[in-house]
Amino acid sequence: MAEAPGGENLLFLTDEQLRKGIEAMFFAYRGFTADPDRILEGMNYGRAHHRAIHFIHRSPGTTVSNLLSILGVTKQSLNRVLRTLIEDGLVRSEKGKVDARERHLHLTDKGQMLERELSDAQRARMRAAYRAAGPQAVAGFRQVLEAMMDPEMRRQYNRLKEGG
Amino acid sequence: MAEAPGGENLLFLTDEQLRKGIEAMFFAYRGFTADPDRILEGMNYGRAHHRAIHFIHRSPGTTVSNLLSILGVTKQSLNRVLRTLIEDGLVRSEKGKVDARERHLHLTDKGQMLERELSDAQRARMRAAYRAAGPQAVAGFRQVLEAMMDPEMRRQYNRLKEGG
DNA sequence: CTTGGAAAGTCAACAAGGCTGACGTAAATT
DNA sequence: AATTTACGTCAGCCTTGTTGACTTTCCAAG
Repeated sequence: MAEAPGGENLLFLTDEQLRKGIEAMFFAYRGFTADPDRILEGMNYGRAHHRAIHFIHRSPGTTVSNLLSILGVTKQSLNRVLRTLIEDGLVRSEKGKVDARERHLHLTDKGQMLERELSDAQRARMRAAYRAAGPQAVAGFRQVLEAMMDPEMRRQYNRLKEGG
Repeated sequence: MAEAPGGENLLFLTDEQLRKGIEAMFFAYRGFTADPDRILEGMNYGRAHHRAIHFIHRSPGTTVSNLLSILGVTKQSLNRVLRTLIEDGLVRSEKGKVDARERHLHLTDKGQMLERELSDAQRARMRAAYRAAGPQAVAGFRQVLEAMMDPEMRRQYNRLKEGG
């Protein structure tokens, strides 16, 4: 067993271990999105709609520009998704009272129902994985994921974590 | 503190905890793909090319149908990617000697170079995250990801893990 | 030896969801 | 009054996924 200069065992940092982690991310992300994808296919929505719905549910009354910075897409791309959600009566958009340029976004009852269906499915998988791995593994899982984020994304993530 | 019937503390399974995990996956996956994406943008390739290159590197001589089952896309979709990689001299495709219907895929030297560049970038981020979180967290990370995969994908993942 | 079917490849058409660029409008700020 | 900000929209492009139909090659079973 190779020991690092400081006496710390760094076997978990070999290229082989890192590659396994990379492939685990790839395969796991597929599972992560599989259930919502299945629900959305057939209705006219996709993963982009799911993301918008998720974060509007998460931060009711959020503005378009706020959503833009969380999702990291262009306004044209988000707008296409948002427009269909508003037209279909899943999302309500209302002018800001303090700043009337802003649009504040909320889920309608219908939107809440779809959100519930999607997040129930996604949480069920997550719950099964968490239960199988145990609390200590879950803590490690979250630590590694957080360390993997871009600083700007970590900021967004932590704002959501606290704010909610 | 709520205790489960069995006396086990299940606080880590609350909806709130699960939601945090879901968002962590979302933001972390962005970081996970960010560096290779940056390298590929401007050359005529995308994430799909990266995936093909990764798994060909991983299992040299693999067949097209094998790659199909790992990547989980249609042959038409994979073929488009593979064709450009072959045309550009990054991948070599050769008829099978035992079964001449099969095409065995290898990276050329040029392909190896790009693979190296991409995986160096991706490993660097993974290494930083692993180092920041520590070996115990990494073990938990892998456990949860593995539990999150679809059974079929877990099979693929484990085949790669052992076979390599 | 013939034939059925698997493996691989190709063409065409389409959709989702990214992107850029340009433009318009209303409201806030300077 | 001029500029900036927030948002919406039109047009067009790219990547990467999809289905369907079709061909070629070739193994293997009858």
